[in-house]
Amino acid sequence: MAKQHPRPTESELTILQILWSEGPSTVREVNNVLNVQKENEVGYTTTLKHLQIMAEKNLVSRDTSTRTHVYKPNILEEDTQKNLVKGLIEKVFGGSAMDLVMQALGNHNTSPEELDKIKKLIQELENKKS
Amino acid sequence: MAKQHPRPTESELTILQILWSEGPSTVREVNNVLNVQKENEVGYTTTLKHLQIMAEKNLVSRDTSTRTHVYKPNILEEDTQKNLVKGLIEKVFGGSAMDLVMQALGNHNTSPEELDKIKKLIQELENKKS
DNA sequence: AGCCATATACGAATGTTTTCGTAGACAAGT
DNA sequence: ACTTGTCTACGAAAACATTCGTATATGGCT
Repeated sequence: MAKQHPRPTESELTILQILWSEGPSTVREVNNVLNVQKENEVGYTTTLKHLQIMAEKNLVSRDTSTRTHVYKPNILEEDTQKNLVKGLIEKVFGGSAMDLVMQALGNHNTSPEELDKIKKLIQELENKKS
Repeated sequence: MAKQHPRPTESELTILQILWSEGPSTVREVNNVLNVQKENEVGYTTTLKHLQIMAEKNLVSRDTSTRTHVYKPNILEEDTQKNLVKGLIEKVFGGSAMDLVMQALGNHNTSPEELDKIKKLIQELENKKS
């Protein structure tokens, strides 16, 4: 019992993000968020269709007890991140997690506090090994 | 003069990987590599078509001076990694490079030597700031 | 009851990616 | 010169993803 869900498409990921951050939402709510954060409007029925497809794929589940259905994610944000990172590591970093880390650290601004957090994590990892 | 190349598709990325690691190659060579590393055969003309499209997109260039054309990547592996990492950070990590790093470190085995390398990089970053 | 705003369902147009069949060119061997 | 194997070009089918028009249902207001 491992892989139950297919990989979300790009649009589906965008919608999942909204559900993760906003909590269970109606089509209207999702669509509104989409349209404030994007310059090019996306039609209401487009969003509806996406959510219906996502429900078919089991990526989300919906409460249809009221006229206005409420959708909620069926997969965890963290698991999704994990899968995508894993895919990226395998696909473009030849399986080396470190190469990805170096890349990410080198090319994106990271605050001193964040660097500290990473150092702490490395500490923990090192302790676990010994 | 910045963005000249479109984002490679999944299949195109796979092929680029081969070109990066094997160097300039013929269709036959690329196709062979594809078929040893994958369980499901991919047809020769499929690979040919991919490379032709990639040439149109300017992702690769080809030497047509001999009957058997030789393809080579037009983009750097590192730049491609950079773009993909950037995209992933924005799309699923809310813009936080650190979150991605934590995710990658936490979920994938990293050797002590690799951890050392990362620590060194962090050192450098900290020095730069001060 | 009748109207209006808003909901879902459905199907189809459009766009993109992946796959491969078929045709014609060409080089090498006989 | 002919056959055979391998090459490129081209086009189109198949698969997948995105978008939206239209039909129909429903709840709330007058």
